[in-house]
Formats: sequence, C-alpha cells, structure tokens
Amino acid sequence: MEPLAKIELFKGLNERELVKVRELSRTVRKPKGGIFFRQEQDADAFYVLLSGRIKAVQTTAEGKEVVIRYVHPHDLFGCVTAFGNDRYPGTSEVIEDAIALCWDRKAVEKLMRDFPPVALNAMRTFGGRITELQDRNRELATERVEQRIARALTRICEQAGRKDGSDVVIDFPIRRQDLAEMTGTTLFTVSRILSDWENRGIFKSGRQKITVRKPDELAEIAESSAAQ
Amino acid sequence: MEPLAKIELFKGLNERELVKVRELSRTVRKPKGGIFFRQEQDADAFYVLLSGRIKAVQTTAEGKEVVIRYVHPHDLFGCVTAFGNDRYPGTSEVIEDAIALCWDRKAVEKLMRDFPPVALNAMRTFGGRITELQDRNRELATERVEQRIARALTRICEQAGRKDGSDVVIDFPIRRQDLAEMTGTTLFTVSRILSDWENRGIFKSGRQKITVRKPDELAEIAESSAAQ
DNA sequence: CGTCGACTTGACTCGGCTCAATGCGAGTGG
DNA sequence: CCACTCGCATTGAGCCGAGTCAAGTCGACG
Repeated sequence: MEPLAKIELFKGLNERELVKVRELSRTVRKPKGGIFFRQEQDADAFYVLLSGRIKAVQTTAEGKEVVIRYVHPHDLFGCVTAFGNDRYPGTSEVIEDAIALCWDRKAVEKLMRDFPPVALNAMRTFGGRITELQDRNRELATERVEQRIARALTRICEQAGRKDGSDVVIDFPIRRQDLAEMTGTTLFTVSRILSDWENRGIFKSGRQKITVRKPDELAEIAESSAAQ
Repeated sequence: MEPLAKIELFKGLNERELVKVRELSRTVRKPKGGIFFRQEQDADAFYVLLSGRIKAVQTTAEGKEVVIRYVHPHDLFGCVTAFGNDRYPGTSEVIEDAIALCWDRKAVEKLMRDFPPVALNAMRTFGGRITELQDRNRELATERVEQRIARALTRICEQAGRKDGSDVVIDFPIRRQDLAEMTGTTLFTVSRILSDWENRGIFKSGRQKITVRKPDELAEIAESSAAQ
C-alpha cells in the first residue's frame, strides 16, 4: 500500500492520486543531530516524516530555547509557513535518524490546484494545531509547573507512547532540559518533580527512555484543580 | 466599493465575485454584552467583524478565564474551527456594539469550491495565527510579567491604536483584569505595574480608554533582555 | 582513566500571588 | 439630590513556588 495513505493531509485521495502526489516529492535523509531547516530561513518546502524523530525548537533573541513540539512519523512539519510564503518560525532538529518526504513550493502549488481535498485537509490540520496551541497557552497562563509537566508527559505518551501492560514506554531521548523547555520552567524544577514522581512510583527513568507506570495518576495530576 | 474588499480572506477576488461572496452571508448584530457563540458549541459558522469590538475568551474547567485575543473590524473570528468541522474553542463576547457578516457551513463549502483563492488566503491567515500563538507561548514560557504586559499593550496599540501626536490612544474598554487574563497574571500585579508606568509617564489611564505616551519606551520594556 | 553530558540535591532568594482593606466614579432608586 | 450599590482600581503585608547557583553523583565514551 502507498505509504502516503496514512498521512492526514492526503486523506480522500485514491491510490493513483497518492502515487502522483508522491512523485512530486523527494526523499530527504538526515542523521541524528542533523537539521532540516533553521529558524528565520525562507520557508521553501514542507515535509512529512516517514521515520525517526524530530524536535521543533524556537530560540529567543536572548538565546533561550523553547521546544514547540515533537514530530513523530506520519506528522507534517514545516507546513504552516511553507503554505503561506513565509519564514520558518523554528528549527527542526533530528533526534533520531530521520527519513522524510519533501515538497517544494512549486509542488505545493500543484498539490493545491490538482488535488482539492488537500487544501481542506490542510485547513483541518492547521485548525488542530491552533487549538492545541491555545490550550498550551491557557495552561502556561493558569497552571502550576507540576501540572504542566504532567500534561506534557501525558501528551507525549498519547502521541508516541508504546503500551507495555499498564505501563507506557517512551523510548526516544527526552532530557529534563527538553521537558523544561516544553513547559516553560527550569531543568532543576523538572528534575525535582520527576524525582518525586519516581518515589511515588508513578514514573521511572532509564537511559534514553522513560516509563510511565501510572498514566492515570499522571493524568489526574494534570487535571487536578489544586492549583487555585 | 464592496466592503469585503478590505478583508484578507477575500483578497484576489474581483468586484463581482465579492458581491457573490457577500450574498452568501447574512448580517448579524449584537449589542455590547452579547455573545456570538459559546465555547464547546458546535462550530457551524464563521464571521467577519464589520464594526464594534469583540473579545475571545476561553474558560478553564476551574472557572479561570483566559483572553485569547481581541477581534477588531475586518478581522475574522470563529474561522479556525468552522473550516474544520469542530467545536468553538472559546466564547466571543461583544465589548462594543458589533455588526458582523456570517457564513454558515454550507456557504463555507461553496466558498472553498467556487473561489479558489479563498482557500489559500485562509491558509495564510491560519499560518499567521499559528505563528502568533507560538510567539505568545514563548513569551509566557520565558518572560517576566512586566515584559509580557508591555508586549500585550504594544500589540493592542499596533492592532487598534489611534495615533494622536506621539501618543497612541486605545479607546475601547480594557480592564486590568483583561490584561491579566491576556498575560497570565493577576489583576493586582497588572495594577501595580501600570501604576509604576503611570508614574514614569509612559502611560495614562482614563475611563474606558488608555493612552500610551511613550510607545517606544514600552516597546523597549517588551524587548529588554533584563529578564535573565 | 579522565572527560563530558545529563541528572540530583541543598541552600538561598525573590517575583509575583493571595488576601484584606480602602478608594472612587457611575448609575440607580427612593 | 443624596444615599447606596456595584464594578473597577489601588495599595500594603505576608508568604510561597519556583528560579538561581553551587556542589556533587553517575554513567557513557574515547
């Protein structure tokens, strides 16, 4: 089966159309540590991740980093701006050897013109992204650090967790620092909170992987209204 | 001239097309205090504000409110989800008597089908919204309260300020509470900071209106890297 | 074996939140 | 016209969550 069939953006296209769409793309491989595009660079293409893992980060004028999101296989990245003739708002760092398909601007125009469902799907995808960003905004504005970390972890579990009995395993490298940059806090605070959770048996950290033993307890922390 | 000509979403359409587009809409009026749609309600239409002012707010499970944005004349609202078959993520409160045009789902489909530039424009609009949300996220995550308030005010000045000599006047009602809800802080902290600015002559508050006397000094506070 | 990156832990500090008291102008009704 | 209320704003006192900084551990890797 056509690998593109699993991509939201191309839902509603038939097998033959999918093949045509793929023929408009080219394959790009980047090893761990590589970069697909940099912040501020002219957005001339968008990508679909086939395998590997990517971290989208933004750097502030003062050199602080913020993790915007993780990109998992089948996700789009670099799409927001590539459709809109702009500059990339962040940098895409490869954290696990990655293979991606890439459509340049010309291809984008052709896609939009020749395959009407694509525009609609893109809008749906964007809408989802906006809703998610608004949620994160609200969380940053109203919740305590512990809750935000719980949410971040829960979200990662949902998007990329592998179930193992009642445990959920995340087996790609997330550092304390990364969690801090996702939740707007510091490495130290994350470390303290994770230690606490480890004592309470909610959570276990191993090399380059994380196991959540009590996902529901984590979700409870995320939702708890304790944060007057 | 056709009033829709000023709307980003309809850029690239000719006079005749604009008239057709408008014929697909209906006009909705709401007085101050009214509501166009509520959070969680099924998103069955999107709007363009012709006149008046609207505040988009989100309420959390615990009853805390967050101001997502202000909607000014010529802005779209309710569009993100209406294009994507979803529920409204927030409530739209009228803060100055408003007149808006409204397209329901059927009209949206027709728009997308019969007027190709609209889909592209919509994507550009969404892209801008996403970039802005990411910026606000970054600010919430990395900046101090004073900076965030300065940014919020600066942004409002740019979007809706009326120049009066070197002053910028914002003449619709924004309460301390609103600023707090936009920046993720409390009414008290906003009040203290605004008092300080008032002493320093940066800013002046009157009934239902705000005057920024030194916009550049405000912008400087917003950008200052003092916030380690 | 030494270095280096990631993580932990403690001590200290402080920005900003909480709560309470008070001020103040605009409506509203007797 | 005055008294009362109501929404909004101000200000002070106290406290605490989380940031900062320093010191040290642990494991991986050359």
